[in-house]
Amino acid sequence: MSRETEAPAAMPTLEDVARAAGVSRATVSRVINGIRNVDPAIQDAVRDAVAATGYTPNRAARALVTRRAETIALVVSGAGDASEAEQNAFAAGVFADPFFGRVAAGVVGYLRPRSMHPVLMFAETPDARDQVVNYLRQGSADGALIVSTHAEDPLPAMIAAAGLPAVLFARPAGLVPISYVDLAHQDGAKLAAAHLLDRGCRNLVTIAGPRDVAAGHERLEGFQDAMARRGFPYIPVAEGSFTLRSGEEAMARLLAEHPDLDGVFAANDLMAQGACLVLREHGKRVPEDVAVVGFDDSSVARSSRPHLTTVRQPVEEMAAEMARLLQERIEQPGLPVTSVIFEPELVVRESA
Amino acid sequence: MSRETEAPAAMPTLEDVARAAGVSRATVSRVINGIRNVDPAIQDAVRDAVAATGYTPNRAARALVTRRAETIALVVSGAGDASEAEQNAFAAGVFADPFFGRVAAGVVGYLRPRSMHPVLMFAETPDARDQVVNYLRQGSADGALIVSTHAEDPLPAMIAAAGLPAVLFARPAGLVPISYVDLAHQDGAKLAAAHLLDRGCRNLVTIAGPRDVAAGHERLEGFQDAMARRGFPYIPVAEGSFTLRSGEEAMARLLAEHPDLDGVFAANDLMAQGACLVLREHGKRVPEDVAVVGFDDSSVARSSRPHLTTVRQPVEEMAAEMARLLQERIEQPGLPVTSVIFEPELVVRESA
DNA sequence: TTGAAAGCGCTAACAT
DNA sequence: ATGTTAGCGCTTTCAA
Repeated sequence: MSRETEAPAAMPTLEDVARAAGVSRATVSRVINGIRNVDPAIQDAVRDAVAATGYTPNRAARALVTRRAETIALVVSGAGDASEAEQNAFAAGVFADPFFGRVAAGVVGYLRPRSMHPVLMFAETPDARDQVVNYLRQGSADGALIVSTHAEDPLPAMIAAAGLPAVLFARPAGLVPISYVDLAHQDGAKLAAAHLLDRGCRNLVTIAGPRDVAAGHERLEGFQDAMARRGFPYIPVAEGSFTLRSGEEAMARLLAEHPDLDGVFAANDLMAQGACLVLREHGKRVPEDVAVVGFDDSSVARSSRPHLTTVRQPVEEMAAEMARLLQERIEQPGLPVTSVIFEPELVVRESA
Repeated sequence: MSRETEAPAAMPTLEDVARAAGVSRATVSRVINGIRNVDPAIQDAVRDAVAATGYTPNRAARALVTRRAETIALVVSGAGDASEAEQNAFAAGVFADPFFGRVAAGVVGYLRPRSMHPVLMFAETPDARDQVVNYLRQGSADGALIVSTHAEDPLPAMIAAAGLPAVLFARPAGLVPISYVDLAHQDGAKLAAAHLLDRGCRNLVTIAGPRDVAAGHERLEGFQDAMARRGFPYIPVAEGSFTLRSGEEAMARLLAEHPDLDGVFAANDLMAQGACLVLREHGKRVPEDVAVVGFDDSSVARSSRPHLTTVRQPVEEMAAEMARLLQERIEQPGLPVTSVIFEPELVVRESA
């Protein structure tokens, strides 16, 4: 009738290890947390005891006293006020773009060696946003890595106002005092312009991203500016929404109005892929008749035919840097808001 | 010189609420946890006090005493022994298939209304697998939702051996006593076969998934079986790996050997899309010259041209069901291992 | 119906 | 260098 036998797996505690090693809880704690000033012989004894008992620290107990959850939130945030069904579509749609998978990979790549793992949250509605803020406020996570899909996203401002540690992917709209990593989008667009011009294109058009997304806006501006400097003051532009479909539609419009075009700069790879598809349908060869340059160097750049010449955005490294900055700010709350801008790189493949 | 003023945001505790409401901690706790036998007037007083103080329960403290983390792990698991760089590629690659995004969306869709959020973990190496087991053992998460990419994945067996609550997406290889949700893949393949045959195709071929993945295997078997029953004992098959590229290559091979083929069943949409691309390159019209049926009804089915006729796998619902089963098993540890099989559905669009 | 009190497992002063 | 002790914020008997 003993209760002990009923317990499925009573995890050993510090106390158990201490008893096994013949020392106090405090000493065991010191060894486990790597604090020096512990006799080497005792350290060994403790380590043996840990191994013998199969001890693993209880995260809740530790979090309670240290006031650190040792957890961070990875939140994908929209600007909407969606219904529940729409939220699911949002979540599924987010991953349809290879971009988010790269962010997740970069974040996990940084966190895992440190034995940390991100909590995945979607914040596409006011309720969901409140949930995120609360989650952080109550200390369930020590900070947030935020990827916004829209410029009007109110979450960054909410987080900043609450004084919670966070780092964004891409500069926030407005003057939100919050750290972020970003890419020098304009420089990337300039790389594309130079490449297209250098290979002899003279009738260029561009498929831009949504005007209200900073990345889309800046890539367009950078491209127009670079072209203007080389003597091309006007570039036909069609706006897409970073999806394959929108790239196809934009390309079709451009082709109808400018049948003699010989080069396309698309603001991301997915739209560039769409452009290639439509170009082929209209009997244009890529790159012989029309050269196409994408942006991002995402997985579709290599799965698309022909392989896309594109501007590389090192998303994984940028995401890892976000995690690093956040951790730094969690550990040293006094640290000022900062930003890290990455430089793009031209990757020449077959499409241009 | 008071310490209090230095604290950035001392969160209110139960004690604070109790004081504000003029009752004891225990009573506040009862109200918050919805336990009856509390005077309605006091309930109101407590609720007011909660609102006034802005109280939020501290998850670590609660977890410590209830022995529940109120957290579950969402783990994407491979079978490999990859280097760190390969792990990152694995993580990014996993998301390249729209499948995983749908799983995440389904899981979050179920969890979020319950104020829970999944911890994202990748387990592609022995170390990473140990990390997952440890994470669960130490109670950082109450259970795991596991999506394996390979049949030889040792993680399910490890989890089962440790007696930890878990639910898999897809039946595990071998005889691992662990719950799972799955699709009746064979039935889905039969739907595809019947549709292709009914529309008049007589020279069918199939692009199969990897032989060592149950889903790939079963879809092929189901297709072959259905064809045999209709008098077609031999169906040319080319094996792919569920990627767009592999679909293209398989289609090219099939086309070379069977130039007169008039119908293709691909084991997933990505490969079906690849098939369409290659077919078009070879001057075949889809569906006029060659009909193509995919599998999954993922986002590419609608982004691909022509829109894919496909067999729908309700991934989001299946993922939500995984979460439900897991929660049920966490709350009632005695529950037996179970399985839930979903029925596929034919979605007719343009490609067949 | 409510309150008092005993921990959950751990860290961090403080003592020694 | 090590041990003692006092909580962290919460839930949950046990009394009243």
